[in-house]
Amino acid sequence: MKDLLAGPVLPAARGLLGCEISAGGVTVRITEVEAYAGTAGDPASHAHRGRTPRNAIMFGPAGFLYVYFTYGMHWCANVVTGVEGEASAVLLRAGQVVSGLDLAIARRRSTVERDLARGPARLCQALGIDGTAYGADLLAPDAPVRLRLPSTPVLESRIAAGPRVGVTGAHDLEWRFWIADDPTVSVYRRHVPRKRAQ
DNA sequence: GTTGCGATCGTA
DNA sequence: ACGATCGCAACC
Repeated sequence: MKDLLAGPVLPAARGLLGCEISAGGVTVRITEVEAYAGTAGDPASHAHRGRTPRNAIMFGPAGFLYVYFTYGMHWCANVVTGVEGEASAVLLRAGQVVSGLDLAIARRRSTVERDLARGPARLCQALGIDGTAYGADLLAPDAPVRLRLPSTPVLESRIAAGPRVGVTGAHDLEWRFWIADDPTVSVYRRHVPRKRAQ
């Protein structure tokens, strides 16, 4: 797991599919991710413009949790990857709740099992992840958020790829990965600008 | 100090 | 298609 995360971000993103993340008494099997290449010419990355207090954890070693607050109400979770200073990360976009179903339902409005962690903010809500989980060591056995390899790995032939969701540019990069035909993969929404161009 | 807007979601 | 809602970071 450590070797996977410390390597290049695209294989790390693919390898995170099928992994299980546990927090707040809930475990989610990851079914959809997106790769972000830190400072290395990826304008969509939060680390693209350099180190700030918010993204500081991204510049450290792999295997730590980067969580950020967005749209005034949502938290999203990333796994830091690569070597120190690279600041690459993988956004956890969706998953399937495999244990702690009651807790996940209690935290979410929806009782539709498929939708409990279907989307990056929903996934965090189901797991109870917020700013207090920032910087958690995902590989430490006593950490508040834990990550472990799948019991049955996802076959490469079952992995689909496409453009990342919600980013304004870099639509030529197919850095979103998901498990083909999995019902918990988030529904694609076209990104609409807040104000229309005149 | 001020401002524009975002790796989203639920509802219409 | 739109509003909620606020912290971050860019700019003055």
